[in-house]
Amino acid sequence: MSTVESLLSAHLSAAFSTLTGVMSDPQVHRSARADFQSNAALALAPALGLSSREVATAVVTAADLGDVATASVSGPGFINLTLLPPALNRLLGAMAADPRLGVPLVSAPETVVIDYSGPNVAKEMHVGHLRSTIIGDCLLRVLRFTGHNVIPVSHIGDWGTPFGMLLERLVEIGEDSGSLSIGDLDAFYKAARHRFDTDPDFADRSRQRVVLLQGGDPETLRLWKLLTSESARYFMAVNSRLSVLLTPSDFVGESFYNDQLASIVSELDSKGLLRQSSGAQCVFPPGFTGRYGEPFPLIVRKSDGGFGYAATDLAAIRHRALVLGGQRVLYVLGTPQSQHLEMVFAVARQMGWLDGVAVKHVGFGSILGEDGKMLKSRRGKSVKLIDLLDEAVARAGEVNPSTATAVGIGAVKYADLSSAMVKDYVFDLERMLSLHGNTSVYLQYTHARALRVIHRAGTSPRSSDLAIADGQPGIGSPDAIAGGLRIETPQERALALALLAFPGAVQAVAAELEPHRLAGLLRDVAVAFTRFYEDCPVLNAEPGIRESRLVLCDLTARVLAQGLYLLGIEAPERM
RNA sequence: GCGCUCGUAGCUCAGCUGGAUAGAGCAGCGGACUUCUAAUCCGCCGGUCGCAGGUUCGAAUCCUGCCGGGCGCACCA
Repeated sequence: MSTVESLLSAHLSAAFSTLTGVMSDPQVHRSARADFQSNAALALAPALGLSSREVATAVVTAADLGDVATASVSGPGFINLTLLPPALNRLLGAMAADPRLGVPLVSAPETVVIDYSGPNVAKEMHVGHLRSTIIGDCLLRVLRFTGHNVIPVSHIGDWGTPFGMLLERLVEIGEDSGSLSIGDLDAFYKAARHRFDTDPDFADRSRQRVVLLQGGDPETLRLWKLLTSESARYFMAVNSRLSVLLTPSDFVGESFYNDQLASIVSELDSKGLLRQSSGAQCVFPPGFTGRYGEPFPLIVRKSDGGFGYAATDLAAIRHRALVLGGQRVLYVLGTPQSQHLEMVFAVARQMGWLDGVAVKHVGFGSILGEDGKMLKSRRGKSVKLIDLLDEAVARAGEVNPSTATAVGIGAVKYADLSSAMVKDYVFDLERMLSLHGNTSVYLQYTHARALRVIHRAGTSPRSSDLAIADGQPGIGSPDAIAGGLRIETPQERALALALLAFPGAVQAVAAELEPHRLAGLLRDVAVAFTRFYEDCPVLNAEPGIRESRLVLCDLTARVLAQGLYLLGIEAPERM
């Protein structure tokens, strides 16, 4: 049992089942009126022919809660539960002694493939890649921490017709011109685009270059590799700035699937799913309709004979399920892509590739400017991701240069991860970098304060290097810690309860793939710690109380550091 | 037109998947540093949860229908 709720449920469920004759969930939740409350009596009362208060009263008298909690009936039939000191101390002691802070490893680890980030070769990463990269990285961290075998995949756009003009442009300016160096790729792409649009000869050569590329012409391939490797270096530079865990070996470009596309089409055909439509070879998964209610196609082969992106996506999902052995395959992509993905999923299911495989689109909304519209630069162009990050770091540096990167990058990431993914959000650096409100700065500041107290106490800091995936040696036996705890004031109790909710929050993110739940818990912990910090002196407290409060400081720092780590955010020791 | 999605305080957002009196931050007003980081904290002000029905002991949350915003709907990914 990893959460307090489940511990209380276990104690109550016996009483409920003897009363009703069936096993039922006691529905234990956090409560504003007590530590926890059980709501099941209200739901069960009608079937038993009793009033809900009678049911609740019967359960309370029958329940054997030992020294875990006290229970009382409240209102129309709620059962209020208050943890008793021995149980509270045991739970905290176990958490403090556990390098994993009470977060259990899953009993049945799964292979989980996560598709995220996915920038395009020879193009700047822009805000559109920000959310996918950040959310994907967070899910990677959380799923790995809970014990799953996670395979990250950045589906790089490294193939297709645009490469004709890009390569032709490369030939034109010469590969030693320096325009390929990191940071100049955007200018390079725009120049190629411009040449393509304005010079018919160049456009012709570009089209021929596509044919050469697809035909495997050695010189063309050499140039193509030059472009892709240079882009990979650039992506890594951005990933590094973002503290994202992706490595070059996680980049699996569209080109990787090239030699599988023909077999994809023939497989579809042999299953009878392929149909000609307007010269293109298509699959029409049931249930998808177009503008006029007509069947809507997934185009796997275009009328010009080229493969569409749907073919690549089908090859990718097959590879992930059948070759990589993904039991879960996640796609961290914007919600506008949902229909396309659903169609890919549907076809993959029809093909039998997904038996026993759970696929899910982890969709997210758009980033908006302060005008409430899709974030664009003043000139209407998409905003360069690196510019956004630089500005955040610069602003954070105005307050404190030594923590500029941790605070600036953290603020951008936290703003993204702390709100519900499905919704759009407004990119507002001022709000993100505020010390008030639900921001990473506040969490980092709280972490630094908690750590400061420990330092001042002369105890060795145990939190500073805890932000790791595999945990850290504990600080003592659970019983020894529990025996020394004296959780007495309301502030101490509130902080203790907030800390104990950490494992459940991590598990919730792993199950629901919603990082903002963890963010919300960290915020709760920080608020609770701040009130504790204001009202409960640590260093000057009497012996006994002092040690107990130091444990709370230590746990707070560790939970915040580990939680921020799982979100992909650094936790500086000082601010 | 069809589909997906969102609508909660003046603004930006939570609301733990159906629970008691809907919570934060910003903005506004008023307070608190001789004490572990005031980059902080406390108090006040502020809500017919878009509208209308339905489901039941109970709805911001679930179902239906409207209203309003966003996105998607054939060879770009």
